[in-house]
Amino acid sequence: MSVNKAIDMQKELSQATTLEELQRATEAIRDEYRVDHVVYHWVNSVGERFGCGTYSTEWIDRYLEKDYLYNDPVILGCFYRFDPVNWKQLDWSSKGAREMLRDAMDHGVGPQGFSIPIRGPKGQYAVFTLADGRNDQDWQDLIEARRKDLILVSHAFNRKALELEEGVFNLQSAQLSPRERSTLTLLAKGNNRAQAAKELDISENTLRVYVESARHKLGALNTTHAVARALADGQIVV
Amino acid sequence: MSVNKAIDMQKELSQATTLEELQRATEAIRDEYRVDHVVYHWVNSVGERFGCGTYSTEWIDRYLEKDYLYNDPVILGCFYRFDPVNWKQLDWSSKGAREMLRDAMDHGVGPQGFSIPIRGPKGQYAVFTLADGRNDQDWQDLIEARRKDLILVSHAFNRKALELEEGVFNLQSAQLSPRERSTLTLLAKGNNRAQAAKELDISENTLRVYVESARHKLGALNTTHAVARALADGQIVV
DNA sequence: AGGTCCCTCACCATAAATGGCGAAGGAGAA
DNA sequence: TTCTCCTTCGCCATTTATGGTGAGGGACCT
Repeated sequence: MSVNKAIDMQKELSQATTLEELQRATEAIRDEYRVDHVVYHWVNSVGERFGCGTYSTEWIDRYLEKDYLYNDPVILGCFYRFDPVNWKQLDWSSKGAREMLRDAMDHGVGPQGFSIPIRGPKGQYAVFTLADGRNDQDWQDLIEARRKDLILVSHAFNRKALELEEGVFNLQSAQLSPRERSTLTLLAKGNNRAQAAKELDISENTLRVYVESARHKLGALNTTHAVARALADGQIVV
Repeated sequence: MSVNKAIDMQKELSQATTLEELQRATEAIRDEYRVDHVVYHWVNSVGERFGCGTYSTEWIDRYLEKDYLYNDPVILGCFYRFDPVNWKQLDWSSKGAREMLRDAMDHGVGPQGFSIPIRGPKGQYAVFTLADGRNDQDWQDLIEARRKDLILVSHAFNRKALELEEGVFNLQSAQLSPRERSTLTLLAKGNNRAQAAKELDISENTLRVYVESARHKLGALNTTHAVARALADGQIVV
């Protein structure tokens, strides 16, 4: 596939407005790259999944039923990586992983695979995958040749998914004041209120006011919750 | 700059082995793209900054001294975005932001800028920026033509930075067990111990064991600290 | 000039978290 | 098989956090 075709594909993608069109895009990418499967899936904060691709419904059901998500070396491996990864580079040594791979191959998935980790705001984590049955060398050649295209395509894909799930992601909470941020930061670093107050050179009572106001702004039920939200919001950094 | 040059640049980048070489890479990119400044900076999990680029030391010192980090619309705006952003699209309406921009321009930075958010494992967040003084139309043209190159270059850059900071970043804190993760997740969501225990259908005493063991694994001083670390590690998501 | 938000401090009773200790069955790895 | 780690539970004294309310001075915006 030429660079121009990769660009065309991204244009096509950018016009998608529904999940169904994203679904069709995975099929187009599969055909264009001449691989068995193309899959995008996004694991969100509450363990729900948003995805589409060319896997058979049987395999998807199987995957969900067996709760492979938390044993899948692809998901786990990509989570700690920045670069795309060839499935063969992953750690398949655990029992659950080998079992899953066998199961996948029985469903026409693999053994070759190339998965690209994608990360978005607020800890979004998604994986874009190509899977195929060809031999090691052919697979290597294909991936090396298309690596950069694939990265761009996967990002275009994720961008679309983010757009479609906009509602989930655009919830901005109130801005914390500098003192509130400092307070939560110190608490997030393990200080108790007395220590944090001393650090900021204010009374513990004053510090408590900041914690309370931060809690209310963030809609948090307690200090730990407030710290978690402030972190997730990026309002503080630990 | 041709696509081939973009590829060359990535090859060059991939050979860098020190921070100084990354520094020189920003200069090379600046010259190649004919812009005033190229900057990469990464705000890491302990609030430290790792960055390099072509900004003057005066401006960097000023930036740090005035604590612009938390008022910088570029940093904040990119944090909530997936796509690269032109500075003109950002919200400069706050007083602090306008002040910063004026200050930046006094130091030869801006008013045009193009910043690419980059995210890596464990909530890594970095920004790759091009800044320049040319007019809106010229800037727009440059960015549109080079957008895809820049995304790839910025990723190659970040990949290198991750490699160089491996020590900092690969400090894998001990893996939490599933129960420990669930426990911390529930606490991070604002549950108190009684509620979390009920949710997991275990006794509060048992739950406490998970909190304690998680605390010890994470080297945390209290529950809030543990939750903050687990979040920063990406071991839990809220 | 008045409103809003930020920073600062105080008091008090109650609810919740903490720090250790001990114990036992089960799964998985070496 | 032995050993480690996970999961589950119990107890107790002590420290800490929480939820309200009240109040004054200062900065900034309209």
